Amino acid sequence: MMTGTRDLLLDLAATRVQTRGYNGFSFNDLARDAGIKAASIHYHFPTKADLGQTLAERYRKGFAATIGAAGDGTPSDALGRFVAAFAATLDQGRMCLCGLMGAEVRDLPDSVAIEVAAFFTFCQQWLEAVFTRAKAGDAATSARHTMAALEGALMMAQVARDPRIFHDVAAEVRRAIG
Amino acid sequence: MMTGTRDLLLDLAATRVQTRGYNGFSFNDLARDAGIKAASIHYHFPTKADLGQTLAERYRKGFAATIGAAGDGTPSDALGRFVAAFAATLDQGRMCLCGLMGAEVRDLPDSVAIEVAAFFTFCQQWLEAVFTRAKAGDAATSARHTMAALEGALMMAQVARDPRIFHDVAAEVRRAIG
DNA sequence: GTCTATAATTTGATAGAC
DNA sequence: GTCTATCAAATTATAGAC
Repeated sequence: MMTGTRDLLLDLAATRVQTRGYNGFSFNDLARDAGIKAASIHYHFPTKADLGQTLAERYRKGFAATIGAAGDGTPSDALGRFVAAFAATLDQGRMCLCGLMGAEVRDLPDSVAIEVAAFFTFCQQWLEAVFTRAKAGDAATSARHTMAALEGALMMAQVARDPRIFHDVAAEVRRAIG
Repeated sequence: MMTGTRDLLLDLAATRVQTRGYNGFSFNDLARDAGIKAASIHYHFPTKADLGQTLAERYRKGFAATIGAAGDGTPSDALGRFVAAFAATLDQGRMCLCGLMGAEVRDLPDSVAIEVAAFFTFCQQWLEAVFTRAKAGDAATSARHTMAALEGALMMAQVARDPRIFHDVAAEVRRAIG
């Protein structure tokens, strides 16, 4: 499979960020995970900000690939795929990478904060397209409300260590589109 | 007024945590804010975990005092007070102290994580009482959905630096009770 | 690409003087 | 209560050998 060290580092760093946050892991943690020395990481990512930026960008693209096009299937199907992507993250015991970094946004390097914001812009536009097709109330508002509820529920489920909190909210969110 | 150093430290630390997170500030930052030396903080709070725990507990009690009893006024009034408390936080340019720490929960000392969880338990029970009175669908689900949406919206508004994101979601949340 | 070595800074924390 | 002094550990990062 030849994953390559760079991709391995990104995978391991994503796990770290999605559980501990950007300020919750160090190059040393990551080096131990990958079985190399911390100094070697700088060859692949000159600074931690470079790593964070790459992580957020990769997360957005991976998320986009997972949920597919907003126009695919019925609006209900599309919303279901969106919710399912969050549920899959929860099943892995992780937070949304950009949700966790979003909470830390004022403590993030600018380059990272910009990529985090791009994730939310993407999600907003995608959901807006779905709700527009569904003709259910104001699409922009429904999109924001949906995204906020999913991100909040993911966090609350982690705090309470109870996945049902997320699934309960997720079911309610899906009810917005029959 | 004689605030006392301890209370001053709690106020300044709350501001730090609500913008930078638990891992986003140090005793040195706090000492500079307060105009004392970092070592002196340990007199009031032996460890950073002690400070974090006290902060979360104080936040819950302050929040409870702000929103009053779940039985006061109409259900719509009560929900309005709850939402207004979040809006006030946003106006101060802050995140919910427990929402931000909640995102970091796996990187928090246990004693702090427990207090953060207590905040969400309190909010859940309070909102559940309101929705039970309002007789609008399943109260537990409505409470979770409301809380999740408010926490998520607060985070998204910070990321986008656009308070309207929160206010839009807040208006939608309030519509759950006529 | 990865290593060793090293640097400069910061961190949470303690001891003891005042 | 606050200070100075000090600590061990950790942090991000660089230089240069292999």
